[in-house]
This record gives sequence, structure tokens and C-alpha cells, in this order.
Amino acid sequence: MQLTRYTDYALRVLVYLGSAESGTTASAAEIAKFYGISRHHLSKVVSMLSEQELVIAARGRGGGIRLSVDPKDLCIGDLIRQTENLSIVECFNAETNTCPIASDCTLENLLQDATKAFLAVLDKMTLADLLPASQALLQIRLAR
Amino acid sequence: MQLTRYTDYALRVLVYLGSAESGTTASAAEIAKFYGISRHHLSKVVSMLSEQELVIAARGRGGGIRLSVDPKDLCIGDLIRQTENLSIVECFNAETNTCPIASDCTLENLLQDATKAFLAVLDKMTLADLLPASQALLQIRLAR
DNA sequence: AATCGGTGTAGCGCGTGAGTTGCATAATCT
DNA sequence: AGATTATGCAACTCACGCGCTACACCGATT
Repeated sequence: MQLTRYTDYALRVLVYLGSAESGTTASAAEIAKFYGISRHHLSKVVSMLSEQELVIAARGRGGGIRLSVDPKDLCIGDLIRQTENLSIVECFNAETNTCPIASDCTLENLLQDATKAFLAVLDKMTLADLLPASQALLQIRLAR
Repeated sequence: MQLTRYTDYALRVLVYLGSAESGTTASAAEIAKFYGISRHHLSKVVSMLSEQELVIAARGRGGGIRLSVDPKDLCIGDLIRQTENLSIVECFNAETNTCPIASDCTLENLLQDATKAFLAVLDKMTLADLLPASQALLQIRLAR
């Protein structure tokens, strides 16, 4: 049971952007280099975040990416609801279900409750809470 | 974020076996037919459950599969810990990590806590709790 | 010993997630 | 207008999860 790599990178992009001074931009190439993946791949993630209006991406010289919301207003649970498919088994979705007992299944209810518990923990935090307290990220960024 | 199909089928096999009278066996072919997959594929799942000593599989005429534990002693949280890789992002595992800020990351801690909350809900239930209350499974089984 | 009814497992093919490549398009600076 | 610095995205490749086929092996019955 894993979060998709897209969700993982989405979180990383947001943490990276949130660690900067408010309003500053970073380029996709810079962030990609920091996390060791290609710019093109990271751009796909940025496009998704842009569609969800979590970041603003500006093309062209002097362009780049910045947060479009205040870190303290960005609920991590909401982000994950947007980026992840949370049907953790196929019977959560009537269209994909093949299980013959899905219509009366305690297991499905249990897994729904477990998923809710997972998200409830995430709902308590915002991006602001995730920004490095020890300035580790800033130190790493400044070292490059 | 999905449970693997193996975990899903493992749960289904256990629910199927648990719905029978105590101690009765079912064949892999029978269970596979019930869930609409090939016997060979279901056998891989059964082999995993057998290795984990949750079921006993007997070869040969009159063989088959039966639960090796009492449904009320089979904790769903423990099962999922055994069948799933719960490193929901790569940084949970130092060997696979590529994230440069993993050593000091609030996000990792948050996702660990969310995973624990997910499992805490599952830990409250046993296989006994999952067996169909309305006898839907038994009705379906008897109809075949 | 042969047959029947069972499980065990290696190897294979397909679909999809993940990451790359190449090029298009855009915006600012000179 | 051209150069530079930026994002956007289609098409591609690869790895792996998933499910299948084929055959091996097993144990009871005849």
C-alpha cells in the first residue's frame, strides 16, 4: 500500500516551495535537481498542482513556480484526497467491483473506516506544519 | 493508494473459509470460481497464507484448504502487516530513500502516524467480525 | 499401478505507473 | 528580431503487479 509517486512528489514540491520566503519562485529545473529527477517528470507533477490551483506556474524568463495558497491554509488531507485514488480495494467502486459479496460486506466498511482514520490524521495538519523546523531544507538549499 | 490484489484476495479467501462450518475445507478451485479468477492465481494467494500459517492446505484427493486459526483470534491489522508493504512512501525505508531531506522530515512522521491510525482501526477487528451477518455469503455458496 | 482430485510453482504476457526524450510554446531581456 | 530562460505536453521506454497457462508433484481411492 503506497502513495503514488505523483503524490509523493506533489508533497515534496509543496514543501520545497513552502520553505522559501513567501512569494518567491523556484524553477521546475531547480526543484527537480534538488530531488534528483528529470525536469520533465517534475513538470508533470507541477502541472497537476497547477490544475488544482495549489501553485502558480509562470513560463518564460523570470518565470517559475510558487505557492498560490498560504501554507497554513493548505490541508494535507485535502491534498491527498485530490491526488490519490482512495478506493483501496476494488469493491469501493461499483464500476470496478468483481467481488460477489460486495453488497453486504463488513470488510469493505472496515476498510472505509480505516481509510477515514488515515485521512483524519492528515486533516489535522497543514503545509505550514510540515515545513522543516530545523531549517534542514533551507540549509541544503543554501548549500547548493 | 491501494491494497495489493494479493491482500485483497487473502482477505477474501479467509472470509470464504471462515463462513464455512468450523474445520471444513474448500478447494482452491471452488474458491477461485466463487471469486471469478483462475485456480492457479488463487493458489499463489493460498500459498502465501499457508506460509503465514493462517491456513492449512492439504494436497491430494479429499484435500483442500481450511483455516488454521479461530476466526476470533485472527486480527485483521496483523494480517495486513504481514501481507502489505506499509512503507507508503519511499523515505520510510532507508534503503530505497532518495529524498534529500528524509533525515529530518515532519511529513514522514505525519504519514507514519496516519498509517498507524489506519492500522489501529484494523486492529480492533478480527476475522470473526467480518463474517457475513446476513448470511449473504452462505446463501451465495449454497446457491452454487 | 492407474486414476482422480487436489496443491505448488515456473514462466509468460499484458496493462499501467513511472520516468525519459524531444519538441512546442511562452515570456523577458538585449 | 533573436537569444535566453522558462513551462507544457505528446510519445516513448521500462519495470513491475497481476493474472494466466502448463506442467510438476502429491495423496486417496480403486
